[in-house]
Amino acid sequence: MKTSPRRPLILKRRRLPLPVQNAPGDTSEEEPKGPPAQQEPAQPQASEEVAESNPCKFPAGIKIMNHPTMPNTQVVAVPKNANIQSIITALTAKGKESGSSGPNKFILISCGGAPTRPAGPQPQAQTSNDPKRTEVITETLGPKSASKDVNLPRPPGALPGQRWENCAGGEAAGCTLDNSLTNIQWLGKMTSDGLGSCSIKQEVEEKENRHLEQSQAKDAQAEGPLGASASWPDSVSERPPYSYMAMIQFAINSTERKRMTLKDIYAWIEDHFPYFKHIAKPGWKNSIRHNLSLHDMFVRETSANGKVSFWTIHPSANRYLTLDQVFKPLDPGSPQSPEHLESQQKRPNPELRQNVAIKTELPLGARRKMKPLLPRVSSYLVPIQFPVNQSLVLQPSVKVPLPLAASLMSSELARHSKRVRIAPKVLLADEGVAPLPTAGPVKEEKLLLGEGLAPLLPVQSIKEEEVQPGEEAPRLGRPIKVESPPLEEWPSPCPSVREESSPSWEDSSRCPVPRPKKSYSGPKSPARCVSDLLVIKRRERREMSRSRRKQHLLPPCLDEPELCFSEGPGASGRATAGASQPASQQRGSSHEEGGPFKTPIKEMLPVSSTPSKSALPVTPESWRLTPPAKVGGLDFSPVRTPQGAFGPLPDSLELADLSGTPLKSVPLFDCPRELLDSEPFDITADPFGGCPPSDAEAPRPGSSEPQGAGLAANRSLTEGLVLDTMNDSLSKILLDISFPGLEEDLLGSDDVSWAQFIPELR
DNA sequence: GTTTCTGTTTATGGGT
DNA sequence: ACCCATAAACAGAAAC
Repeated sequence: MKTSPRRPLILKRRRLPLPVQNAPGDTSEEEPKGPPAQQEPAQPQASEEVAESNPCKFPAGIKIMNHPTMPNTQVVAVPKNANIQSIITALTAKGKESGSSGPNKFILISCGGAPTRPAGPQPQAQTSNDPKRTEVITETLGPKSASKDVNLPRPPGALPGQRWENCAGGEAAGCTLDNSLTNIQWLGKMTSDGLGSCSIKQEVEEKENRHLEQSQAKDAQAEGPLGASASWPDSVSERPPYSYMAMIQFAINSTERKRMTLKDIYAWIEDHFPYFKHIAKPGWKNSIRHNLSLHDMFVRETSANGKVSFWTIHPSANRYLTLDQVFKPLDPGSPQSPEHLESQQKRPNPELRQNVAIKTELPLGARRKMKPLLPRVSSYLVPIQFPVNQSLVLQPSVKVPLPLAASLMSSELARHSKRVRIAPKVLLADEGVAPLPTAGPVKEEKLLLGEGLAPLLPVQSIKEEEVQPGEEAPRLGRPIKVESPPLEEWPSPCPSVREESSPSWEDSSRCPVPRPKKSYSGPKSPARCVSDLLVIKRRERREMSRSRRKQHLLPPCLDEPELCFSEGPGASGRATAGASQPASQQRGSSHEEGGPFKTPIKEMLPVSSTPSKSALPVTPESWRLTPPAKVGGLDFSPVRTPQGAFGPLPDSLELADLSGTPLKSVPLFDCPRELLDSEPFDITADPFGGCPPSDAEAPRPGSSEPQGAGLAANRSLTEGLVLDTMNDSLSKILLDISFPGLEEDLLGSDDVSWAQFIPELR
């Protein structure tokens, strides 16, 4: 393509009849394998019966109801004092009794307090092995959920037949989802690589993980076609709630060097998301390639010798998201075993979106799970929502501190942001930190910041400004400038740079990468290093057309090292930028790719035009722009955020306080997804220096530090809010809340309304 | 020389 | 209008 002329004609694309395709995939959920409960021939009705019977066995106060929407699933309301263990045991027994026909899945809800669970070993489902599987999902409102979590995770062995899920807080919802979505099972295999990734050699971990996964898979299969089928299939059958972009990021970020070959990416995805290995059509690889080529954030680097091509994530765009992060518990030390993590992590319920972020219940830091970022939530939605959790969640939202809110909002913002993004960022000014206050935040900001919080988020605000969709007008004023310096933003995540860059990108094509061409060393990238690699990137010519592509080769990075490392993200960015230069537009200047890259590509051409365009905020790249990051971005990134970094602010405290503040409930969830997908924000947003931490090595987490304390604070703050929502303090607060209120918000979203249940239960 | 892999683009459709 | 997913055509390079 160099020239489009060549472009193949694309004949028509026929859309295969969905039905057909879907069948395999879609059905997967329901497929035979799938959801045991549902699948089971079970008769819904049977469940009812069971429910009735249950009471007898269970301690007083426990109510069991059939799940409105889920077949073979019953909702068990557990009193605070109730002994969960015993309940579980009873349920398990029941499940067995009922046999395939009966309900095999139970959702435990503890309304008031934390259920008491003996910490000890749960008998867990000992029952387990029943051919039919019983799932128990526990949800607790109370703080203790944590404990549950611990317990719940059932030992592998137990599972086959039964599935216990804990949903702590936010996730609870997810749990509910299980059926539909499936839990995370698909993740099941996932290991906590991510965690490791942060600090450790992920590669190793990956391998380990793979083994684990494999072993698990085997186990599952081994277990029995039937039984196993139930559990295993489910997991496998369901498609992960992540976009390809997100998965690619997870894969790449799972490595130390933050780079990965195409094959490795395929392998990683298959390993972590069995769906792709077993169920997805072969075309998924095409999609992966397509995404790599399409998104500017993905930069292709070639080894020095040019023989090997690695894909990296542009530092500025890289949020360093890892699978673990998505779900990862904050505290390292957490007692939870990987398994636990898995269990929790696993369920990404798209639906719950909200939940995710907040899980109040968890004990101290124990886990925060993020919600998976779902690309398409809707599609994944689950039927049920748990009021409880949600409620909890929601509430916070209500009161949530602005910052948080902002973050939350991000999702929406994101969307807006897109537009916004345009704003190129005034930032340019860059200041990295500098504040440009000026521009006012747009509406969104107002919302978020509006309140007193604003102060907190200085940086963000700034960004927002830029971002703001608000408009351009304001932006324009500045923005324009931005363009001028088009730097490569990429490289520099730094604020200052960033901004500029952004413009450049966009203009140019938005491709982050593009710049790279220039200098940007691709290198810095994540890996940092890439020292040896040549990077290739493509640029998009988007300008021209709209294509979104990127293309450019990156020059070798040799230099990079220096640049990259020099400072860290920020520095690096800049350095590069400087070096690189100016605008991508210029690309010409630089090597332009010229060089040696194999794939020279597209870029060349049009660039020039870019400039002019640049002025226009035309297309924003997704990630870049997104930045809307503004606020949200930052915050969100729960992921990356290294919590640690934030030391400064006590999350809990913050939260507490915040909790006081009202927030909007806004959809936190969305955010997450956005995060992933949109990567961008980070980058852009990064309040901190934007620079992404390059970090790989560096302290990614902490890295941000530099920016102003304020920033840090903000961030920390925000993060805290978002992530930590689960803090105890918060959770406690939440606990007090009664369901009633919840209903609407929460319920509203879902079909099922707890409201209905509750009364009944009571 | 053929096949396969990898990378780029374009097109289309669905969901928001 | 965007995003995302998917399908497909093609080209270059590597593997057979």
